[in-house]
Amino acid sequence: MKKQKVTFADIAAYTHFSKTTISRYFNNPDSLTLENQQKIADALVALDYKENKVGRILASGRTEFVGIIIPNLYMHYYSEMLNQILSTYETYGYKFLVFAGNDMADVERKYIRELLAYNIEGMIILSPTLSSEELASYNLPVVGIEREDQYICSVNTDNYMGGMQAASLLKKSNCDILIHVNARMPETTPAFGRIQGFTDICKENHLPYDLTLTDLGNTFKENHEKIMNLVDCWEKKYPDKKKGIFMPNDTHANVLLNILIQKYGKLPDTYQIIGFDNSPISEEAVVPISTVGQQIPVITGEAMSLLSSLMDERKKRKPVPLKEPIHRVITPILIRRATTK
Amino acid sequence: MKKQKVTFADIAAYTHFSKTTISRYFNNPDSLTLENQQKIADALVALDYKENKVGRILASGRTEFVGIIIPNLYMHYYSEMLNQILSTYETYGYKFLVFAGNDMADVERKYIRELLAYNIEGMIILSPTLSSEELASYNLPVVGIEREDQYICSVNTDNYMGGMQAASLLKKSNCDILIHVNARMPETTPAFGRIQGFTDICKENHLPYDLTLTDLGNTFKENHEKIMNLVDCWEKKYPDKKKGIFMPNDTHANVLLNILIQKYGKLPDTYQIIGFDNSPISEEAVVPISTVGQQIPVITGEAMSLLSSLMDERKKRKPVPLKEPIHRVITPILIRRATTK
DNA sequence: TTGTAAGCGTTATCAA
DNA sequence: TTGATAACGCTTACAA
Repeated sequence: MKKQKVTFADIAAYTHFSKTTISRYFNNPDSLTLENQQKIADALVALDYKENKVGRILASGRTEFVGIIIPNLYMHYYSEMLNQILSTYETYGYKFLVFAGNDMADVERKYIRELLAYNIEGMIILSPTLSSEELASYNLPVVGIEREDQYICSVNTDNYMGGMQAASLLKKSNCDILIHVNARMPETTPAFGRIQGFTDICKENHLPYDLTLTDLGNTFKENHEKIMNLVDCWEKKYPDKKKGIFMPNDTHANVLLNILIQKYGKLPDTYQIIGFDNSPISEEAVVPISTVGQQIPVITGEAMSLLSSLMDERKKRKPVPLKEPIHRVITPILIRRATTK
Repeated sequence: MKKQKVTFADIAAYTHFSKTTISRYFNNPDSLTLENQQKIADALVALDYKENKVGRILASGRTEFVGIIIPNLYMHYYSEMLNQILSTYETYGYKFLVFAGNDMADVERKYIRELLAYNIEGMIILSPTLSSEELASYNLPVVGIEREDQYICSVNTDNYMGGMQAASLLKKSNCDILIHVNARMPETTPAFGRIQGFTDICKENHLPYDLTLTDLGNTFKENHEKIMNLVDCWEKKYPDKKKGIFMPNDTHANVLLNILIQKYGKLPDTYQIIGFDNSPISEEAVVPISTVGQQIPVITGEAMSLLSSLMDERKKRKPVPLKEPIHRVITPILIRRATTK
């Protein structure tokens, strides 16, 4: 059984048209008579033609490839992002070449080189590793998601708003002290806005607050241990006070919740917890966790729509480069569950 | 600023070699003198050459692309699989074109057509949607993971062993009744082996057992409701008995655990729970869940090694097609945590 | 060890 | 509305 591939040349020979006409059938069918369109359509079936995009890419330069660099798929947040990005295929038709960088700058550079070798038309970067300045230097449409974005276009959650939402909710539940745990990060990171939104609400309302900026580690074990220490610390510092705790994400909020339940047999009334992301764990926890929900499908939809317009612009004969990167901001949605109020 | 691309022709002109020699520099450098290698190396730097793989693909037919079809990334099991598959890039160099089929056969067929148009060299299929017979008909190296695999190569967890491990553990914890919950599935599905392994151990040891084959739904809400009903049912059927429950995966095991804790304030001594997969939730639950752990990195490593050898065979001048599909089986690892014994 | 020339399967440019 | 011909960037006989 031969797997000889059917090409435009074969179709041309079969139909007595030229290769050009066959190409036109695919790219600009209206320029053929209906009759001839039909003839070619029949030939395609008769010969069992399968399209080959490689020739097309070579000739036209258009790959319909978009490169994705994510930090990892271990965190549910990123896998849901990827899931939603992949699903935009139905709308935009771009195929995705996916790499997980695992926070190694040189590895990510290598991946980008590889992506460029395949003439990708654009990139979506979720990884924070490479600076936006470096990313911009590749001269390719790039959209960043929830990462530093000074020199590139981006789509981010409105972190400032998220911080305000969290603080406001904890305020309503009459906490004596509002605590926000987060990693120490540069001010250019979108998540930094969370800290600001949180503290601004506290200050405005003259609420006592405590900013715990510390690294919680990369494994469950580390998380558990560090958060255990934080609990000890808070209980010494704020005995008998009602503590409202805004955790940096739902995974960590869940660890905190479990520590408290293991310690007290239930979530004590003196603790209120709110997470960030609205990832599945927040719903699946023993006590469903209140959270500031990121609208991931909206974020990825905006990212692709933005990237798509950048890529379209670039295909024009005289592309007009952006003067300023475009930044889109998506409002988070507060989700109240059982760990608050 | 021109973005004229540097090609082999430019390098050839610059170095006064032919394009062929430049090509050889990349593909068979030993056939050049060291001196000439150096000359070309210098030229690459001087001209800032960036490789273009599209031309190479067209000329050689080798794309280094592998297509992946997963059901979704919503389930942690699949995202971890994808994560591990992506990481094999470092070993094998294949790039992955990823599609999420979401259980729609026609959509998956469309994706496969698209993949074939890019001349992918092989496919890894995690989705159960299309029959292995249909997949085999594409005449392309295919490896299935944990799915029906009569006509294709595959890598699966030893589900029979997993079922035995679970039943044995529950036996050791002196349960009065062993219960296994799972979906109703065809016998050709690898997971069917779990049911057999479980029941075989029960029969051998004359342990009373209860097979609950039922669909638990696709959302957390549905899961929760259905498992709640199961609990009611078991408590009526087996009051005062020590129940050992083997759930179909860790997510469902966690739902069961939380229902029991919400009901009794803790996991009662009359319940033992064991999950399947060893996904993060099993570790992160309030009471860490015992589970039959799938060795995902081993599975994906075997899958790529198998696929890679199939693809290599196919590139040979006279490929020898397999007479029988190869099936590799990976032993699961029992992980004992706090929900048993 | 190096070069010539003919592809690979499309699309783009002109011309008819 | 259609066709001839030249790209696109690289690989691969075959020749030297």
